[in-house]
Amino acid sequence: MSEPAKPYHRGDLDRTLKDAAVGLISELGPAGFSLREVARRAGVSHAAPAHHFGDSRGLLTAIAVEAFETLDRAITTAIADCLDPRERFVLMARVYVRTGIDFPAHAAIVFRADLVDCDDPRYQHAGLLAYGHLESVLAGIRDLANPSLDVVNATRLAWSAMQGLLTLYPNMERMNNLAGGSDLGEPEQLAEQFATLLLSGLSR
Amino acid sequence: MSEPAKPYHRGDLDRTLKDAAVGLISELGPAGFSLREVARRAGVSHAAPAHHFGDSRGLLTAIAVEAFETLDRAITTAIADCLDPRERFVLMARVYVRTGIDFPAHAAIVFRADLVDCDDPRYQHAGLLAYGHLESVLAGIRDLANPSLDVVNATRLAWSAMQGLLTLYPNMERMNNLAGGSDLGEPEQLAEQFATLLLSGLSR
DNA sequence: TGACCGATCTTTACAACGTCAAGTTCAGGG
DNA sequence: CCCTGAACTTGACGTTGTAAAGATCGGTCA
Repeated sequence: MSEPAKPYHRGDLDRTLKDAAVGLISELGPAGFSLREVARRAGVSHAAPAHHFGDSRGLLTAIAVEAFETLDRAITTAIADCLDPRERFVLMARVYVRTGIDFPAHAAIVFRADLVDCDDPRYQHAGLLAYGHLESVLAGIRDLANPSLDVVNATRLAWSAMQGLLTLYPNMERMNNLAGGSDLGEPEQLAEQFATLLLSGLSR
Repeated sequence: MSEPAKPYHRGDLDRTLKDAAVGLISELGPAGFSLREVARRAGVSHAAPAHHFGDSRGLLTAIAVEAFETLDRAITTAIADCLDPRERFVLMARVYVRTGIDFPAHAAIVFRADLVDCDDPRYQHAGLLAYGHLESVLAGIRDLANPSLDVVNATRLAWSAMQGLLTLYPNMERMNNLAGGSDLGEPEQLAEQFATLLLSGLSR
């Protein structure tokens, strides 16, 4: 008569839930995210996620940590075959925005303090991983080409420029279509131009 | 017996609702926003907002438009007494982040395509207002100091850097406290240093 | 004056949401 | 074989966004 009892989810539900959440946010944005829909996509009951992540903030925090780790790995492999600090800088700019484009859900939530627990030590540790790459590259640029460079602030500037590009790119595209300007180019090309401009400066 | 019939809301409910929404988002972030709570704070029924803005997206879009207009006014007054393009550039950097800090709700939603209708013509028009200031300043810098400057991309870079600073500042503070570095300084000071670095370049 | 009208606001209703509490099913060790 | 803790489900409660229908307002025309 009744349906056969559905077996429990087997395997790495933790992983399955994170993937489902990332997929959902990629499609609908953070505002379209819901724990119940995540559970539905993972094929489990609506309360299952709570046993793995506590609440929705727990799940999103776990994803934010993976966002940093993904970026860290992407940077590491990207600069592996390159030694010149300035070339590395350009490479890192490219891979930062490429990663943001490839993982829109990651980019949409990593810096959202209202969704993610930014005081979680795993979050902070993973964040420092990615940040460290950028800082050491800028230290290299200082040693090579500009002894008076303020490495810390230069790092913050470069980071801000790339993050800003990620959030503003859609608007830049819209404005460009509206004004009928020449093609905007891929985000990566823009990132490369940004990096070059950063290196050489706006005036003089 | 029964309560006296509560009179209808009089006056500019449109304004009241926007203010309530801005207050709510300022306190709780976009994720803490709810139409019903907005109505509650405005002292009207939970369905009243629909008659002014359609749905929640309509309300947030209206606020995003005001965000651009506020920024436009802030920039206009800030650079009124200054003619040198490079000084203007630094001034605009300061006022951009100051406005973002003063109106956190505005900054939190303006570029959120999942919350706001970025194709609304009023949104696009208001956005161009603010963008125009930056571009003309950079054209001034080109004419004054660097004939080969790519004004359009330089504008995009400066804009990205300031927007990135706004979204990353809380994280920078956290990292700085963690690493025990020297004080980070106010966002405006950071914006000024960014602007100076942008003008002079990172290497050479 | 008085009746009517469109705009403004309220009330009611419904499905979906997050989270808590209690129940059920599972794998593994005694 | 049973027992136990972990994994998962079920059920319930209060809250949300939005649609539909009812109430009330200021103004207008007879």
